[in-house]
Amino acid sequence: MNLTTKGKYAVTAALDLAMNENDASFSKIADVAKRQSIPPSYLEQIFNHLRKADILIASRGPKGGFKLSRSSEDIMIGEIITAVEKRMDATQCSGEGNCNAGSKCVAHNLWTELNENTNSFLMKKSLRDVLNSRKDNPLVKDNFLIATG
Amino acid sequence: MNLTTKGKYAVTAALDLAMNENDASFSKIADVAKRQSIPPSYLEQIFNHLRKADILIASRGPKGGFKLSRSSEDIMIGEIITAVEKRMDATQCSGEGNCNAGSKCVAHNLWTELNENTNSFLMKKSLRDVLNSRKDNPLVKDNFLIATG
DNA sequence: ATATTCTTGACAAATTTAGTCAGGAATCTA
DNA sequence: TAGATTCCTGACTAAATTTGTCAAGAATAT
Repeated sequence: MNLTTKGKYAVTAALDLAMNENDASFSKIADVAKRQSIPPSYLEQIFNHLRKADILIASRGPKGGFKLSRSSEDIMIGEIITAVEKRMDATQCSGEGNCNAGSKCVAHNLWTELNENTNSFLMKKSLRDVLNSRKDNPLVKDNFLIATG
Repeated sequence: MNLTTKGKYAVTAALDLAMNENDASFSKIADVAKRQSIPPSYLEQIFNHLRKADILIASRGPKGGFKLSRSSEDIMIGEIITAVEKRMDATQCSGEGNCNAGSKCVAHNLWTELNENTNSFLMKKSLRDVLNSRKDNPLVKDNFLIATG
């Protein structure tokens, strides 16, 4: 199981788009990258994965860019992560079943359950949910953190 | 978040010890390694981590080896994994809180929750639990898989 | 036409993983 | 006490993965 910065960038950038979803226009890679501190050419790669997974819609040329393909309520964090992460599943063995000399390893079912637990968590959580939980936080206003101290 | 083969080896090897916990003697690295298809010199490293985390007890010399420090009911999978994995926490940012130009990134709370979800799962599950779930499985008898087909 | 923006694939540096190995320390048995 | 056995420790290395960069091309708006 491996959640890398690539997966985190993907979610962060998708949240950035979700914050502007009312606005019908497209957001440029360069702008999203700058706002979220993501290397622009890396984000290019990432957004392409998300487009191919039908999570984003792209448009080229001036006034082009990206936007969510659906409402932020209907895009699950799990979708985004599986679209960009190669090795998110906990196992390598969970699927196959010949992880110890041709038969299942002792821990086989454990990794399967761990996988299910994680997927279930990530597939129930939408972009909207994440934004809402930020708004519920008294330290967040207009999507910016209020400095404490 | 990263669960590697090292963490999986650790759990598998601990389960191997748990299967012999009635037997008061120590199990040698070489034997555990052979039974579970783990490179012996790698397992050496891993068992040392587990010993330092008070999960295993070691004894040197002939008749030496390793055994669980507690009953398999009282050793949680989460303990084992955190003892050997450096980057199991989902975040790098979850703790700090300055993940985007000095303030929290948009997804900050999400990674914290994911972390809690995973830890909660792994800390509730004991070695014994895992072995029991194997016994419940009709395809498992005497800790070996019954071939199907 | 031209500037803008995405598209694609190849490439490379840095980091991490997955081990190996050698020399040493403790312990058991004869 | 000698010798065999087993763990202990740290240094080292090869392979894989991650984290990007880059350049040439395709589509689109003005």
